Amino acid sequence: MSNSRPRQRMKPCCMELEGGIRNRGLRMTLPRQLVAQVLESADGYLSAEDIYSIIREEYPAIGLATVYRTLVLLDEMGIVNRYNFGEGRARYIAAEDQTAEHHHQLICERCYKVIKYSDFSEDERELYKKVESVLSEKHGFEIKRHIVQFHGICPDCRKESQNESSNSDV
Amino acid sequence: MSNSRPRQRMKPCCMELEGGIRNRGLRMTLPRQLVAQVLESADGYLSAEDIYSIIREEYPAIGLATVYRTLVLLDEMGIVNRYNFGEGRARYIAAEDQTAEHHHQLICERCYKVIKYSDFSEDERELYKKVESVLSEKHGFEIKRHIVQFHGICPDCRKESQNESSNSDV
DNA sequence: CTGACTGCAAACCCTTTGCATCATC
DNA sequence: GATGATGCAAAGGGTTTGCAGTCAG
Repeated sequence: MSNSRPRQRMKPCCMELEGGIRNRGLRMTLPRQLVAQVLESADGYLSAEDIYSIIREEYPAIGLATVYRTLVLLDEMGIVNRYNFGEGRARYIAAEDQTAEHHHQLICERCYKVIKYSDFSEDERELYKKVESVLSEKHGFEIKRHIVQFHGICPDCRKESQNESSNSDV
Repeated sequence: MSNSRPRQRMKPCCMELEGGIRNRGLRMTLPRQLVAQVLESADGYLSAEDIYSIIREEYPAIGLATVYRTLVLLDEMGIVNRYNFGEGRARYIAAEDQTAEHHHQLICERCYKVIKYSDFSEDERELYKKVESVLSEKHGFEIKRHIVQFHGICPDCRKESQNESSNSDV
């Protein structure tokens, strides 16, 4: 009582992923390709469930547990980055964006909408680098990445709360 | 089958908390005092379970659910701040430290040790303020706070991984 | 006294794990 | 073929919620 869902074959692609996988003596499989692909072509932060839903449309045989397992793997390999915006669930994004075009976030406390931005000033860029090296030396940490988030209320949610109470003094 | 644990009476204290509670037409109770107190006298980031354990030593009648409920309340009131360091559980810290002596964090990816620091340079302080106002205007956000975290490996965990493999090239 | 608050236990939700089966190498 | 990877279902761990009893105002 197990093969209600036939497993599907891998299709050949995803050069980038393959290197990491093969290096570690692991196998290249369809689910791994799909998860990586979905994240690469996504423009925002996706939850495991999001990724699962997208994959499911075309490949209903893939299971959620595998998506989770794959995300752990891709995170360890540095191909994706995991974020936690306080929703009670993790969100993932392709790591390229993270290195080549590093970004920070603006997060709505109400609806958890996330806006990412990477148009830093030169001052900003330099400062983070400097702070990183100072901290690294001072505390003996090997710093791998940093997270900068601004939390607040997005325009939509601000409107909503205005509509609810005209005498706003909270 | 309910009163195995007698509830305890409130003791008078915590001026600061009381204001917020009373303002909202809520009631001042012992659990609320205790949670606030524990967080105020703590020097690090505590999980709900941590807080529960500490309270439990002296007041075994208080329940974990109440601690959670209180933390939601205190967070909403701005008395504590909730952080998520990726452990899969939230951690809390008294908000005073957050405003008066705002701090950022250095987090170990392995053991989740958290070092907080607040010895910012003047450059740093100014930059964050500037970025905040720029973003706020550009995206229409009402920014309430920011989170800056540097993730890496702490000295202890670095030692450990060296011991495991003498030929370290990871 | 009344309704807010609590403790308890059960429910929830996200994530991980065990196991038999399947497919990559 | 051998063994790593998968799908499913069940377990785990943190957090929330329903409910009846309790206490602050």
